[in-house]
Amino acid sequence: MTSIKDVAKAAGVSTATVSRVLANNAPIKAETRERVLEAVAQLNYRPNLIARSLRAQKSAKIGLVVSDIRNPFFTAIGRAVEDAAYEQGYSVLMCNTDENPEKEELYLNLLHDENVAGVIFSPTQQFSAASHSYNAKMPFVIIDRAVESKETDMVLLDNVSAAYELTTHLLENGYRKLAGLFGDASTTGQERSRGFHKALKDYQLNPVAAHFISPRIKQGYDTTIALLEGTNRPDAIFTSNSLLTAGAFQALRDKKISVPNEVALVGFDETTWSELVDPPITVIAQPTEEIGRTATELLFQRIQEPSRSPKTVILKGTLLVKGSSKKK
Amino acid sequence: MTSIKDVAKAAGVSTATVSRVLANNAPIKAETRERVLEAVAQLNYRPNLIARSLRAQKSAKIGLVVSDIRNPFFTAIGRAVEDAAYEQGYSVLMCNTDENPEKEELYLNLLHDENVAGVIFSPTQQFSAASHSYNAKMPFVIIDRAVESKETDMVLLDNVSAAYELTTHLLENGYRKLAGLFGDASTTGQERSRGFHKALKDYQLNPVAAHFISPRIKQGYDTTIALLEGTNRPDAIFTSNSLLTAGAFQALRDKKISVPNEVALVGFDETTWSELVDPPITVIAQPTEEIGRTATELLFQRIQEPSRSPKTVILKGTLLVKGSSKKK
DNA sequence: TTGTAAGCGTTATCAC
DNA sequence: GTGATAACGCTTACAA
Repeated sequence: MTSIKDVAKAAGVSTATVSRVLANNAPIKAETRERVLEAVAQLNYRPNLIARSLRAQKSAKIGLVVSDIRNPFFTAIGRAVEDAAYEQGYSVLMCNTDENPEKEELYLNLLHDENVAGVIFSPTQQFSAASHSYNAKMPFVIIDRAVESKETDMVLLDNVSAAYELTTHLLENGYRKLAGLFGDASTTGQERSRGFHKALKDYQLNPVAAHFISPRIKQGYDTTIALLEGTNRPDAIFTSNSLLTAGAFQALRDKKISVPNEVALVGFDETTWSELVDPPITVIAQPTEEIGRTATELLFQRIQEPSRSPKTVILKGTLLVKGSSKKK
Repeated sequence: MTSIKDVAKAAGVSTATVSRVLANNAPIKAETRERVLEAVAQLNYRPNLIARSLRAQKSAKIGLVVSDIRNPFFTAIGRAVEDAAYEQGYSVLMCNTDENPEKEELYLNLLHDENVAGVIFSPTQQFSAASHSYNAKMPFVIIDRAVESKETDMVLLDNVSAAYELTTHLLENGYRKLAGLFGDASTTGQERSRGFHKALKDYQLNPVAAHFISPRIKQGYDTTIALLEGTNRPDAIFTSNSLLTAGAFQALRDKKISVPNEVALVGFDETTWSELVDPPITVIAQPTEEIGRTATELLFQRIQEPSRSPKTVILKGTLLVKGSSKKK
């Protein structure tokens, strides 16, 4: 391990001078600078970031804490965050909580202990509920899921109106017997359910069903099967995230239900497959790239100016109308 | 920031004693231990991992370097790696190279400078070609893409025989005019093309076409369109990764080609959508969980015993026969 | 313009 | 059993 000392020795200067040359933040005689740079090149010296972090009391890393990177929404967010971080010379620690508050706490502690510069964080329900004061420990930007505290930067989707728009689209296209499947692991599901109900109310209708379930393909499948086998079969199914959509789609296919003729299907998040299946699925596309990028930029802002007042950015989804919700 | 000094002061002992209590690696009087632990709890002390890393000359982090975490294969690998690392108390730095050798080098340097304990690494073609000696700098496990050097641990798929099996499956089902789309960014595409050609040779056939293209949905789409519009239309399309499969599928749909009646389609990697589309796609499923886990375990082995002789683990894919390659 | 030296928070060595 | 202290590699007052 070649250190700054070796360079100093080789260049015949002090470590301070080497440091200054590298940081380029102090007047240095041209000739000295040259000698130092030569030694650096010669020895193939690379600064030790750990030492630098210890000294500076913070590292050029940010944490990304989400339930599961395999959820296509978070995959896209993760990539966008990494891109934005990379541009600023930061790197990203990936943390999956599996909606498990203990894992979440463990990771937040770890990130704190690693002196990360900040965290981009989609909290579990339990975290959201408890009014944590993690803010004090390190900069945070919350994404996707609202928390009570107004002291935190957040980047959220306008879930209520997105769900309202999506539901209204179904109603306008003549569907009347709507069932909703909502994820029970986050505020997102609740908000989307609010928009769903609001739209139905405007039409003076009640939902055929509205279930809060674990946001997984299997639960989406099972619940949809039950709906289809029940006495009051819906003519349209609203799902609040892409895993539930996948499960519902699978159930409709297995039950040989024609979509949308017998039952329509709509959901959230544009995925590789939502376009590819037959019929393609009508969804609210979230601006994942923008969410990830905005969150990262907000985080850098806060790192720079820890006391600036918290900002909440609310982005709009885009309704992509496809075959799965064709006019009746 | 409460440090070990504060704890020492509060407990009326030296920092050394606090350290020993926490490490639990030296005899300590029960009463002292208690006092220390009390102070730790009182002050809510958490060891600074940066300082620990500096002192120990390595950190409990591993790097994950892949082309793009959004590729479903790497998404799954990433999650598996994170799980295995988490179990050992390690965390994962996510690095996307976009098949860009400069980004790759930048990241490898960064990881080195961060003193990571090791790297799980799917190299670009350029890296594989150059016989790098990164091994010296930090432990490596190569995944997915073979490199020349036999001095590195690797976890690979038996690509040639997987492709051979997949192609033979087409031939056995009566398809004769086969076209192959292979990713040009990695050894994987080359190996899979070898298996493809080998199987055809066994049947004394030549492929209708065999293209090495950028492994992206768009290129898969464009190339397939060209194939379908060409004079010698294939009756089956072989794709070497899931992005190409998606592109090809889209093209077949847009061209209103009936699958598999007019043209069959097969590929690699089980994805959410490969099951969901109509017809579902016949694929070689890679054991992503096992690849990620094995790679991580190999890495930990090497971290523990840097001199043990390199190991290459070759895993088998599983042919999942679905509707897209039904018997003619 | 440059050097000296303190200090970031740990842990390991040595002494008692 | 416990305490001083040096060292990990870096940056930054403070001096010169």
